[in-house]
Amino acid sequence: MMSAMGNEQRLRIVRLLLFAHPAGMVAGDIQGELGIPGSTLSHHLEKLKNAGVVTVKREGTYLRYMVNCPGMEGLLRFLFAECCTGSGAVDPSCCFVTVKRKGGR
Amino acid sequence: MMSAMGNEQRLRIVRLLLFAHPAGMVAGDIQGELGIPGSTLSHHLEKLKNAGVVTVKREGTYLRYMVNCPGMEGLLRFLFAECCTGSGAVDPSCCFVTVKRKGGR
DNA sequence: CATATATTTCGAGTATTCTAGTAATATGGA
DNA sequence: TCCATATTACTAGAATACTCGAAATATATG
Repeated sequence: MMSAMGNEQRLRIVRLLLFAHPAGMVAGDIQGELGIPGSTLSHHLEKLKNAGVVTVKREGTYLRYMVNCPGMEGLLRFLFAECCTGSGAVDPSCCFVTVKRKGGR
Repeated sequence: MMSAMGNEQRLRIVRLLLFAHPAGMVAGDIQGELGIPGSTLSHHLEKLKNAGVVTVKREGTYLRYMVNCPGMEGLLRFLFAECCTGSGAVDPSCCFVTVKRKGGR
């Protein structure tokens, strides 16, 4: 999954689909939004699908792509477990802190 | 960072360094543990360093590699913000749940 | 069935990444 | 200074990834 999202174009696609959650987006709309040629987009979408980052559902002529929530949850849990729970390298509360203050109240 | 950790060998390195946190590990020990040729390992370590995943500190003849905690924290926060806070695609409590139960009590 | 639209598959060219051997550099000690 | 050890830099081949035009496929509609 990290490999799939480690490409700039594909990360843009994922962020767009997250923004469009839970409706997702039709391939053509993604193409219109990001300005990627159809065949290139199709290639990226397939990679994201194979990696479990997105899911797809046919709607007539259209194909609707959506973020694969369980998949993304799995990735978050993995990273959280490795970085916070397991090793203690990162403070578990990090994700909930929006502003860091010196002298931390 | 995702691109850097999207490679299997490099993810192995990162997990090893997380496990060895906060001491980190000397390059030669990583090599001994993972069985990667020195030049290949050095290439991967440089990539991880450039991506902000690890830091390095010289200790005499040795170079000690450590997880870059602020960097990893930044990655976690980014993903958490995109997936949970922002879009609501993933339940924010996901990371703290260890076992999922049907009928969820 | 013919046509139109949405999307993918194919194919090819270019670019990047991965791997690892060998040479070079950095450090410490005799 | 000379040597040993640790590590990186250089180099090159193989593999993989990226991009995109053109052709093929899927679906809906008249």
